[in-house]
Amino acid sequence: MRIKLKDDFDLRKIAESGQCFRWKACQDNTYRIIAAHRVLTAKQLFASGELELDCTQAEFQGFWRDYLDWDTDYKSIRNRVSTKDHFLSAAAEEEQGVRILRQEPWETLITFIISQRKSIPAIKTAVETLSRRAGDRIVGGGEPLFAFPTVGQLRALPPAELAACGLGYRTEYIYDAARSLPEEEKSLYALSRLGDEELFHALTAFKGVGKKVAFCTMLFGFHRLNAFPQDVWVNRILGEHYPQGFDLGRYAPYNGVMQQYMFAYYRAKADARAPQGGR
DNA sequence: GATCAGGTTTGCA
DNA sequence: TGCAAACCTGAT
Repeated sequence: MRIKLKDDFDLRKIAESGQCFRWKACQDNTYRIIAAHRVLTAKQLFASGELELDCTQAEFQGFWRDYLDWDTDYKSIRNRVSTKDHFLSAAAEEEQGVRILRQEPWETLITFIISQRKSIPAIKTAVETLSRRAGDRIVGGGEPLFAFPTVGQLRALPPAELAACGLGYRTEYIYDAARSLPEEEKSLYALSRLGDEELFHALTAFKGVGKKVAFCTMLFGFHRLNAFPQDVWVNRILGEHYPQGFDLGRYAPYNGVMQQYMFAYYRAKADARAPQGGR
């Protein structure tokens, strides 16, 4: 199917914004996306301002519309940026099209636990390995693809298997997270009812989850658009451009979106300077 | 083959 | 409260 884009939407910028690790770049502005037990191939048609998706209307309405956060108006969020803030204005302008996906909370939590002290390629490899070893095979032709494992699947995974996924010291964190949830729990949806502050505390209660991973999980897995993860990159930005501190009161409740613009913009510039290493 | 990577915990002042 | 050191292992 094809669908007309109505506001900010750029597949490449989303793919490179560091929030998702199961998007694979293909040729011609096309990405293969794995989410839940589904696969989607999406192509951006810049000439017509459309998106081409290899799913039906019903699948789009029933799943991908929500996943892609189709109904949030990012243009109006972007327009909140103060023109006096030169860095953020430039970032929002340049990174127009970034969106915050509505990813599965459990997958997001575990993925960001894995992310600590790993490069993005290494994170992707680890997530693929874990999915292959513990997740369901996604039905369909072509190469075998695997869904991210559920709570139960990770709990049931023999410790040796988990240890063989190349997760290093994070193995124990993941093991603990799966064991700490009630037997019948399939995900973390029960936490959705919590307010931001309570959710933050619930997440940091998991071993191996500190401030940064908790905020990433809130932003990308629970769609709390005000969560403002501070990693080394954001800290560099704040040091360079906001020596007096970034005013979190100003853009509430959309601090997380602003963070994404800043992050993507700064990273893109850093990559342009040092294409190989990343720094 | 050394160095580093989108962090957290632990131990010690 | 604040600051280092240690932690596994893939990627470069």
